[in-house]
Amino acid sequence: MAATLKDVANRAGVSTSAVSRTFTDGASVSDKMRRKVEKAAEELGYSPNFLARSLTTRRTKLIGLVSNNFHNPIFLEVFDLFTRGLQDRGLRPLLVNLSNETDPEHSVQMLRQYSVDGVVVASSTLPPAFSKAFRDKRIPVVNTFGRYSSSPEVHVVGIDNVEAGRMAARALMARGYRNVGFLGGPESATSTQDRLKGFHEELSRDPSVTVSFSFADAYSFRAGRAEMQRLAIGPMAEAYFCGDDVLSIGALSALKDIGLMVPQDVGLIGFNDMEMSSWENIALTTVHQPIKQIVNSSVDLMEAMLDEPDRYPEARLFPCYVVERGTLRPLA
Amino acid sequence: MAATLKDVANRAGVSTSAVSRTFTDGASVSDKMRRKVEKAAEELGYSPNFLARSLTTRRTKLIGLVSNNFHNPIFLEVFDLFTRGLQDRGLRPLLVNLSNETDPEHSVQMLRQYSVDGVVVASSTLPPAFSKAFRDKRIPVVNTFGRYSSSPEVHVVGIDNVEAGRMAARALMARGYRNVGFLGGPESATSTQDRLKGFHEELSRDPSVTVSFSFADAYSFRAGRAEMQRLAIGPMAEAYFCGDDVLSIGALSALKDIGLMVPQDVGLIGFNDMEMSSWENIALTTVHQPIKQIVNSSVDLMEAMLDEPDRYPEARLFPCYVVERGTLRPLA
DNA sequence: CGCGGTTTTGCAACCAGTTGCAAATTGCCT
DNA sequence: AGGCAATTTGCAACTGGTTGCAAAACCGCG
Repeated sequence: MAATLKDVANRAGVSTSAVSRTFTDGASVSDKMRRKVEKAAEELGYSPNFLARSLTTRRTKLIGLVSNNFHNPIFLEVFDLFTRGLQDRGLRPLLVNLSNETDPEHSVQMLRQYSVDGVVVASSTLPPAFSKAFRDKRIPVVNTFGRYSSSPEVHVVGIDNVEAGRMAARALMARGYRNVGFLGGPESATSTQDRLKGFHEELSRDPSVTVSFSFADAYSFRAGRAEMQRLAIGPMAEAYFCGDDVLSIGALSALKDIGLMVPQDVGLIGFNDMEMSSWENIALTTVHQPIKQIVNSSVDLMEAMLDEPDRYPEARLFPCYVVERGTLRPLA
Repeated sequence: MAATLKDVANRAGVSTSAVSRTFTDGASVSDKMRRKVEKAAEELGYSPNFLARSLTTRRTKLIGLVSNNFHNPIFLEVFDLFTRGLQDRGLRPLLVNLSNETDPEHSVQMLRQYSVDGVVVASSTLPPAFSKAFRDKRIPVVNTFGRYSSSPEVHVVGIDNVEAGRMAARALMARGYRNVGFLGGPESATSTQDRLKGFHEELSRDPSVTVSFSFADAYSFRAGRAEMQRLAIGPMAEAYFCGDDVLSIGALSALKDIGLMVPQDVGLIGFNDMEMSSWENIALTTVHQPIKQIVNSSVDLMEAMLDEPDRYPEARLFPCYVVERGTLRPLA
């Protein structure tokens, strides 16, 4: 249907190589030839077939964008940033939704069949085995929001969740809270484990502080609300560090229903600083995660890996910071 | 690097056609041959290259998923449903973010270079020219959330926005509101225009009702809040029909700040029924748009078009309904 | 065992491009 | 105009598959 290289060559009365060369930058073509070919191509509405080209160049410019997180609003921003970042560099995101997949092999095989140039695994909950499975097949991979480890086998871009946990702990202590709670996401998520670790470590340094722990089933409003309702039955802490902002908002709504005032009766600090947290009717004090920097850096790294597939793996970590809004009592 | 058809053929001591046939279903291969080939393929970890295959079969199973809406939370659900629906049918979404593109030609060309089998345009704000541009190049296209027209040139799946506007009008009148306002999204969006049309039409039938109109700059919290703050300066309506739920939540927060009670002082009805609207601390009365049905139907339609590219264009419209929560006074 | 019909197999051309190499053309200088 | 080097061009082989067609293998039957 669409015009091919051969059609253009015929119409211009030149060889196919000549046409191919005018569409490959850096190739040697005379101005006269280029004009002739471009004219013919224009007339036929020709543009080269990327997939056929990829057969010989071994570059598809396709990047697998795999995630299992299609429910947390921050991921809409993540997808926005990824797609734009990739597009700006001439790369094309092939989106893979892993919502109920547990075995990496299936996606690895599929993405190999499409000869993707690289893969971005964007998730804080997928086990490291996923990223490794791609690396094992020698597909460049960056694990965005993945767990930082001192001997990373794959590139990781994100934050230091342990440090972020410490930061939340310091924020609570600085405001004079002495009896605090951790209301985490699913216990199996590495991000939860790490934040808990840092939070706990930092608090342990002050013997006058007591801590309690609980976990919601998911990073969701419903789970946060349910868990806070459950907590409200027993004795409560003075302030809670929640697994993420959506969870916090759920907890917030439970507290409101119970009739407890925030921050007067109970304090709350969230995580992520998603857009919604800044809405005036929510005004959540939270730990800001620099999504934009993380995603852009991931894209940069991916691009670099395309030229240098055996690049030594690195971890790129970005600092978080507390953004003060209305759910924690003011600094002493 | 990876094993090819030829490698497998050599190892199994058979022709390449034999190998190709064992990986094409419906092809004629003896059991003995199949076993031999499968063994060799297994040993080499071979799986066929989809892109090379597509050259002759003219099927890539790639579907362009193009949208310009990466800010409204309902689109996260939309992407989730689309990616799963497509994956379940063995199709692969190539995501295109059109956020600041105005010219369809660029995306058309790009998607043609990747030989996509079809394109889904998922947007209520992109002009119809976008979908048409694909159809003109004979690429199967379905416009999800597009504008319904009595003589559609491309397949449209979504709702009847005019009727939805009428529905909102009836909901307000049934609750005894006589002085109502329309707080729409950007005036250029076809969805806004259509809802306004229906809303206005229905209200005009009752001469005792007065209406006022205003438009926010975007479908966003900030825009909704700003517009409601502006409205609050002058005389206000008894109830407002907002362009969408995010806008409504912005308006809600403005009203709260001003000290007006909802629904006692002012009523509000939103649009979409996104998940957040059901959260107890928001509890927005809104018009439910059946996203799931719309997306699934779009995927079905896309699949059908792959076998029948010249299918006669149709519009698939799904009914909306009002979901009663806490931002409108109860029915009389 | 030979016959005819059916199934299975391999050959070779093709899909839409790229690229190494040698031949052809061009440009420059004398 | 002739010689030489640099640039441009085309040939042909290649990328990883599929497929029409004819030849080969297989099957049941007399």
